[in-house]
Amino acid sequence: GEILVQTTPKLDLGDMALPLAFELAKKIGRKPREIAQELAPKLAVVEGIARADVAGGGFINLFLDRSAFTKHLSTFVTTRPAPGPRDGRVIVEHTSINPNKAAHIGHVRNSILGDTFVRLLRARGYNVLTQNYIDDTGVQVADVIVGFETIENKSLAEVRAVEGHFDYYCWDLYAQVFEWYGEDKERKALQAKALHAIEKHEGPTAELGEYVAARIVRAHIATMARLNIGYDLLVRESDILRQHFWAKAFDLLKETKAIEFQTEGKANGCWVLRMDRGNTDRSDSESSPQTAPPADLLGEGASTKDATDPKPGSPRGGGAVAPRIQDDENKIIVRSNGTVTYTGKDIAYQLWKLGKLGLDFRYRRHEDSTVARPLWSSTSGDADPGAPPFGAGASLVFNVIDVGQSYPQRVVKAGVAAVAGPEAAEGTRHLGYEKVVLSKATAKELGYEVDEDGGSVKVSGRRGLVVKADDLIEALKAKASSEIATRDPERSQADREKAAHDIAVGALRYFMLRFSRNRIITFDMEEALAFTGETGPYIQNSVVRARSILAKISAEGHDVAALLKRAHDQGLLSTWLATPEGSSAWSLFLAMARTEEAIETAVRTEEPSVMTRHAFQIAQAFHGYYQNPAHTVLRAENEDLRSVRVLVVDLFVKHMTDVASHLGIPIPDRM
RNA sequence: GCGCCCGUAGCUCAAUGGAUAGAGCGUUGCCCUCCGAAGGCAAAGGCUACUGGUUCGAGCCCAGUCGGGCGCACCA
Repeated sequence: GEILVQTTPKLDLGDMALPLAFELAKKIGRKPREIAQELAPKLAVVEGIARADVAGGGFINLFLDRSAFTKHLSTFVTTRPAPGPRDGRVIVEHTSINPNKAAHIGHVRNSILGDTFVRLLRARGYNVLTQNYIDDTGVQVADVIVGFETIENKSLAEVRAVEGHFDYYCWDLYAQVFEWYGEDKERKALQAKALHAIEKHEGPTAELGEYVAARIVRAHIATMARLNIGYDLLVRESDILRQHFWAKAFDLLKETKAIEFQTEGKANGCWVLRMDRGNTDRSDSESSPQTAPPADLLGEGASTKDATDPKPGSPRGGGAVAPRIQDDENKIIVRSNGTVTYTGKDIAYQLWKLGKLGLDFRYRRHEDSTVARPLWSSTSGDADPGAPPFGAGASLVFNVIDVGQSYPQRVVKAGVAAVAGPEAAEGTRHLGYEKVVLSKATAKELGYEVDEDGGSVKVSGRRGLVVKADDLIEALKAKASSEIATRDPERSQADREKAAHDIAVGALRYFMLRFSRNRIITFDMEEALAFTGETGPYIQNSVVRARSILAKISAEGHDVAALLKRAHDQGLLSTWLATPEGSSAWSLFLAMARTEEAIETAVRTEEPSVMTRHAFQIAQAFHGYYQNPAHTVLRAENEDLRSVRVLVVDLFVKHMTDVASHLGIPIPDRM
């Protein structure tokens, strides 16, 4: 089988730890410590291992041969062996904000999470297609249309003439519509009417709806572009309707008997999907390693755990764990009036993503000056030539949606299982995440009334208790800008703006990623604006300072390239690593060497926060090393030392820049 | 009622079933005639909510209890 390798609690115990004696002890029936003592000497002769100690109750701790280790430096630091391109394709859908109002912090968490996961997948060699789903025919859009048409009495031309932050404008209007509905129950009928018109795709109301949705989508894309978030394809709900995806899915569901027509009971006259053990596992994928994608789908057999053994025959705990059998539950897919539910449409859409529907969209270029990469959109009009094969289907589909949607996601998975089999269902992944709530202090600051009992305040778009994404970015930029101003008053305005933007993005992305997905984030303005400690700016600053060291010695007349060459040619690093100074940098090298593993873990466990912690560790190790005045590059005692130190700094800059890019964190030129 | 998630330092969070439970913030001391102090060093701070169990070993697994949050619609 495979051998489990762990890290030691402290570096002076060793570079790696093997707990295998414990495993063997179970099988042979001898004391772990004895086994370890026998094995250790044998391991010590393996190439690349300098020493093998026995510690604790039976750990074998390995010390790496540091000079041998440096032979591989150039490969792991600069041209990290990116795993070759993989077969098949992965779809990640994120953002998917209702196109009726501005994006808020909850959406920002979604998009940053999704975008970072895409980056990590790509770093692992996956061919990833990023999608943003646009529900342009939902009630939320209808509500805003009611606002424009009835409350404000605006024509399409007048709405077009609305200037400025259109998504903010609709934000207020949307809230207003809700109050307006409340005043008179009859008014709610207008919502249904508008919705119907939008779905019909006819008349001025539909036209207005299309305009509003499109304009707000542009606003969302611009907001996300500020955070280095982009997409390959926008999929519009209206196109799903017009391409009759549902009709096709309905046939498939009936053919496979996945859904049944009810002739009695509560769901009389409806088509329902049976939710029982046969077509879904009950455990939610969020936190259950059991349902993680199999190794061949994700992370090439990286599960170091050699197998599953809950020890056959030995009763676990208070008794054998029986699979939970729930009463069968039925989920209505088609209502008694013949209309399809949202979940039904979602099944159709998911089947398309997996290439199992047998239908495809038409595609057009989505022209947008704020985005760098080519962006496409589904369309029911004329297709543009040159579209990538979006409809080819993916073997793995990650849907980034909040955990509140776990149940509907489970239903979709069940539908997929019934129509396309267990493999397709297994490839349907819900990348769930918890919500973002406001801390009491921040809620008060924003002028909300706060219940003194609770610790936080729920963020709800509908109730308006939120921070808008653009406002948040602006607040971060302003803070960063003033920080720069106090540190460096001479800086030009343009320079400051640029750096402030990068710092704001780094701070926000790091903040949203550092928590595990199933952790509710209590958003506190003070905390999010922090630039010290475990933050994005800490990471950025480490690189900026490292680069400024290189710039400085260059300015002092030293030739950096020549110094690097000298260090390489004379193999100075390996002898240096044995010196006390080298030892103090050893943790930095070890940390950098673990980057590939960190990315693999982040992908396999579907947990990007692994990567922020990893980045922090590297930065911390570098700070710890270079902070020591005795390690100065500029005033190095001799050229050999100087060239080694330059090499260390240079390796760190390259490596950390790479790591930061996987997190979407930009490194400013100066801070 | 059923299901899921959370409970770890004053606060915010980590910890593939492994060693003395770690970080950041905050607090208290130090360190810029030293390549950028958005930094570094150090100290104080813990019955991992509680009770049992499984295991050589439990913050983690199992059963239960108590708190907190969220889902369970012919809404989207």
